[in-house]
Amino acid sequence: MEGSTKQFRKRNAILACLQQTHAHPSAEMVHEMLQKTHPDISLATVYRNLAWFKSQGMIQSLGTVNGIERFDANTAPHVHFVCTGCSAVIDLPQIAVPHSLETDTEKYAGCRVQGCQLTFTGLCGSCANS
Amino acid sequence: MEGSTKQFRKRNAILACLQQTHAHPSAEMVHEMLQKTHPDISLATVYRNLAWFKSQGMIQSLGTVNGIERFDANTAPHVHFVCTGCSAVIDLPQIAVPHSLETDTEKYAGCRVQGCQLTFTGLCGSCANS
DNA sequence: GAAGAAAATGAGAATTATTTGCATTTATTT
DNA sequence: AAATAAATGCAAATAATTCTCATTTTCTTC
Repeated sequence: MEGSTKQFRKRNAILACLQQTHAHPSAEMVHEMLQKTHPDISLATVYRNLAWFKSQGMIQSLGTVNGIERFDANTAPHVHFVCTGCSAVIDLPQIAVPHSLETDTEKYAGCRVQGCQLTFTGLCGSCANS
Repeated sequence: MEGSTKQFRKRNAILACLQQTHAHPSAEMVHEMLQKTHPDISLATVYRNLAWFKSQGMIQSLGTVNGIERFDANTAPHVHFVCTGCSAVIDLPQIAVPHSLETDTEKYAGCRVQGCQLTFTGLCGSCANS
């Protein structure tokens, strides 16, 4: 089924694109990046496949930055920094949210935690120096 | 200017509405909640004033939940839990993000951190038991 | 390898949350 | 009270995303 032979699927190109960038792109950014190698992929297909990958847990959404949804092929929990100047998103794989915060959350909110997202905002190096 | 005498301003009603709820409402939810006491406030005014309060740092946005922006009159940094079942947002004022994570972020990303948002997702008590 | 079934795609229309223009109302200043 | 400034309602405009449907591509089965 999945690891089939004929890989003409544009789906693969979309996933590969996400995996090869650290830009945490939006659907339009993915579409843009694919123009060079796959100029015949429509924006609708990018949206469709991103939604599908997300539903399969193969990618994650970072939520919206300036009203635009951003995606990340790295599904491992990790921290992000979002620049309010240029909307860049930076990974911080070195930093981990203490597990105690999760158990405390379940305790205080009486809920079952399934995911966690820590996002710092501010100015990236470039934007801070300009 | 601000603390003027005639407080007919619907703006006040909108802020008060946000301050009196823990629902982290969207613009439409605010508009809905105000129908009872201020049925003549238009949705555009709600949007406009929420944007204005945000620009003044008087309220904060939690970002979007299911594509809809949610607001919080509590501007103090605090953790949120978002239920993926019913889209409820719960405050967790008891929980604090260790400050070391912020300094580490600045170190690794070479950036200036100005804000931080920790959001746990999962199922709230009600949704977990159904 | 061909026929039929299933999945994926493109193009553009539809949807929906949000924003905006503009005329009117309300508040503030003089 | 007149003049100025700010806020509002309404409807139209935007813009990101989703959906419809006809067509193409891939997979299955013979």
